[in-house]
Amino acid sequence: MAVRIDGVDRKILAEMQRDASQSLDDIARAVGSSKTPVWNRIRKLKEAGVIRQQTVFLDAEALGFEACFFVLIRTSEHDADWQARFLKALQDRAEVQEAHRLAGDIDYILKVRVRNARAYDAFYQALISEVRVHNVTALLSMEEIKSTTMLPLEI
Amino acid sequence: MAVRIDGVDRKILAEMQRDASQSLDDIARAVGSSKTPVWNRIRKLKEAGVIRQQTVFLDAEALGFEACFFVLIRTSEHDADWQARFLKALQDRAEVQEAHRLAGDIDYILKVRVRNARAYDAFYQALISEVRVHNVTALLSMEEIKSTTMLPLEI
DNA sequence: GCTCAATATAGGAAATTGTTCTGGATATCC
DNA sequence: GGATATCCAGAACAATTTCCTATATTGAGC
Repeated sequence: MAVRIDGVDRKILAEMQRDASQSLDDIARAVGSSKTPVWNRIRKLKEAGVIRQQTVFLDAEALGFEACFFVLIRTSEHDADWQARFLKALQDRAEVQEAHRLAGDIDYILKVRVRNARAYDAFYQALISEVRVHNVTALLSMEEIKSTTMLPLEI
Repeated sequence: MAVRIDGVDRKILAEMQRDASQSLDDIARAVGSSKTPVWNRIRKLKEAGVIRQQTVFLDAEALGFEACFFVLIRTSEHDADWQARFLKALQDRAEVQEAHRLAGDIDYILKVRVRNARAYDAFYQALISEVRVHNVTALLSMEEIKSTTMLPLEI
């Protein structure tokens, strides 16, 4: 389960982050090895869950998702039942791309990707009717300056 | 450049979002087509930039990135020069996974992924020494409840 | 420092997959 | 309603993945 990750693994992961459509031979060349060890390492990294998903990163606007909100949530309810229902509500809604429980004044932050402001309002109304929250602030993104999931795996 | 995206394209994109390591045959079967048209559509979607990147989604904690901050930034400087320098500073820093320019009271929000609080402080000090900002609030994530880049391409 | 065991490696064979081509079907425009 | 363009299924070929085998490397115990 717990794998030891060395420099070669990090190089492989860096290459795959950069472009996961490369062939094994290309990755092997990039990391200075041959395809068999690279293939075995990738398999182990997948098994261990270090590689969680292989996916494509799409242009949200080209697909009609033109609005993005960051939602700051304060709640006065902190019992386990409320938390479980809130968690489930977030996980069930595909608009919610990120959800974090925070330390401090604000309890949760969400990133919500929707087609337009109307769709955000529908999401908001549905959410607050499902779970009670004390205070909600929505920050509307005007421009996505940067967006990546890449980790800086500098060797 | 501007492609028309139909239901089949959306099905293909949905499959690729779910698992980009599938073979063309698998995707073709899933969308009810054969691999030639699927291959041509994928090529066009890549050319048009709808598919921006094929990548792997890694377990940040397993790789030692144990801290995640959302940073709310207010500034009193809004001229083009300042903005260009700020933009460049964000794009140059690999810790910054997301950066959005906002409407309203708060001007920018960042998502910053670092190894620990000390690394965040180093980032913060470097940033404010490079560009002048009026007010910075950091929200520390305690728990990543949800994290995905998938768009809800319901057909 | 040597031996043995464990592990990692390169190279190659077989199976699978990606890419291109061809002919035929469907839709569109005049 | 016919010409034009577009799209699709299937086959052929090229490339890649997957697995196997033999060799090299590393580390622990003596």
